Amino acid sequence: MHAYRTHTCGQLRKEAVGQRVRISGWVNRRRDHGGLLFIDLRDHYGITQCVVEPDEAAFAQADRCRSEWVVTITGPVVARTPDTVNKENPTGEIEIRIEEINIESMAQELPLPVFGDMDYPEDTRLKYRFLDLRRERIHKNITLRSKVISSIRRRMIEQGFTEFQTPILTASSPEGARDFLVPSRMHPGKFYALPQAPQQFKQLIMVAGFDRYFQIAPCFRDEDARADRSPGEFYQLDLEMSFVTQDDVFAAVEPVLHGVFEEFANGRAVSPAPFPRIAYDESMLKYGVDKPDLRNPIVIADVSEVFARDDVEFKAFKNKTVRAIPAPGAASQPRSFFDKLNDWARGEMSAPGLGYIVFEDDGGKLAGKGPIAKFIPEPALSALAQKSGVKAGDALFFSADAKKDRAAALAGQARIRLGRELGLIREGEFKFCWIVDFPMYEWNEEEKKIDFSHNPFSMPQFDRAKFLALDQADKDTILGLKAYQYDIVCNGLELSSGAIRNHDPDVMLKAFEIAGYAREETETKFAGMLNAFRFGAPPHGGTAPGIDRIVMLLAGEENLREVTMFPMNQQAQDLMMNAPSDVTQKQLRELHIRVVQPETK
RNA sequence: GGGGGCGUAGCUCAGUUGGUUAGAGUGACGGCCUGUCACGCCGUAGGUCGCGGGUUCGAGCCCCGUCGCUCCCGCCA
Repeated sequence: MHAYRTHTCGQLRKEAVGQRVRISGWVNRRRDHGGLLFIDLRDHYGITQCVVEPDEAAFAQADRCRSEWVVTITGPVVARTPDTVNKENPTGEIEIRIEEINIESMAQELPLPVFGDMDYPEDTRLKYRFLDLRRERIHKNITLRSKVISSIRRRMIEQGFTEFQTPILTASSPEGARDFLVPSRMHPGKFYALPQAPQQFKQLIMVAGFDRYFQIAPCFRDEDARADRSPGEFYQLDLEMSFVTQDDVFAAVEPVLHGVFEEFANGRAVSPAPFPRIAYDESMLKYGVDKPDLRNPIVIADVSEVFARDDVEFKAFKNKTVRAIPAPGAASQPRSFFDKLNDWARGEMSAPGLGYIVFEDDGGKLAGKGPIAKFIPEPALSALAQKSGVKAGDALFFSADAKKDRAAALAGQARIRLGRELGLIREGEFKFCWIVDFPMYEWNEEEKKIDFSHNPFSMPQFDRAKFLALDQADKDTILGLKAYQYDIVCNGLELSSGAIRNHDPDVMLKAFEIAGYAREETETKFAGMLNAFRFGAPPHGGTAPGIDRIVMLLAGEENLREVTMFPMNQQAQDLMMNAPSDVTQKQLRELHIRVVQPETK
């Protein structure tokens, strides 16, 4: 018989009754009935109940066992009587009579119980991650993650993609996120950077003539964390294709994402492919964000011109962009509901407020109620109702600002809030869409200059000759430029960002010049890529869905830590391994590094 | 860098208007119990109320500061 096990803890069924078996695992739970002792033994595969009575040889040893001790149990499989079968457990029709029990390892009193599914403090969970990972829910999530990655890999390979690895130690690049730097020992004062994404490498792979590349790629960005953004490192399904249009990329990615979501949806509905495409400008108008949650039925409308009418006397909204956010059925909400939203807008969103009108039925006609209703005569009220699609029983909130972007943003946040508070979000659905036609550039108000809006490597949607001829005087044209740049969004989460790339060195130099990079500077900083583009670069494009976010959605979790095996905390510390940590003077000397601590107050 | 929330037993939490000796559940330990599967019953131990200062006759509670965790804003091509 094997030293540790003949079966796993999730394996034995009625058919095994009569066999003498051996299983090993952790003591999940111990139930001492005095005359009879139960031990539920747990491993990766399941839980098996084991039982021993006081007059049996193994009793004394079994009686010593405590939660999370690791033991090996040997004995015959016996059938349980019908009234003692546990239908909740796949092994619940049998149990093992303990003939021998061997203690492999003991456990101290636990800082965090494995059994049960209560919430525990984040720092305790992270410090004792190995215990946390034994718990059913997160153990399942991590296993799901592995299955999702296998499925993605299989689907990509089936579609003719080839997996390549790219360097982890590379060069720091301007633009984008803050880099993690790695000092060079052999080149004093110089640094490697960890890749924010294999962006340039995958484009070089295309130039090298490999087509349809993919990689489950680690990405490193030294930026602050969010619930849906891991500190430091995360994984992307990075992919790139040659000789493709935007439509070709969509056609390649949709079946993979749709397929993997269907596979693990467990009854939840998944948007059929092709996913709807929403232009960036349309998304900012209708949803107030560039990552709309389409499970939320609320659609924002622009009503600026209604408030501009001469018969509307509400001065606060004159000469402003005004967006209307319908709140279906909100007319029956108490006054506090409206006050709370207004407080939120004034506080958290630092807006002047969130006006509203409640629509009621007045003998077959719509009547407006609420603080600002008296400023709006009937014809204007009808125009509002018509533009926003509200009816009697609904409320209409208003977001107004002299700056269009701010009005849109507040409206977007209000839409999300209203959707949640009114219970309008349809759970159990995965609603995908593409956001397309992102602006190429945006105005940087602080530095009074033009910045790249998203990916500097995107191809502008503009005639090549005209693009090369652009200059400072064409600011409006430049800020109106769209790029072949697209995001995949699911349930309000940005799952991926991609683009048809700019493979033309002249257009690239011009694109960077517009964003304030002198030609020599671009030549130096992107030498590898520019140089490559001068030796025959194929038109190419791709995208990079976030693996962690995909798994988070499929696992139904709200935080990436629930689907990451060994995550860092929000301050980018690994509480289990104690990273980051001090290093020795010797190490620093070898790296030609001297530490200058920040001044303390 | 900024804002919100939280911090009381190993763990999850309660703790009234500032008032005597800070409680419960769970876990640990001991005892009882032959069919449980969140077993049940009895008992014991377990506390720098995050830390420091202040107000007060008196602070877990109020004030100031500080630290930790978390969520959000900034940031994230």
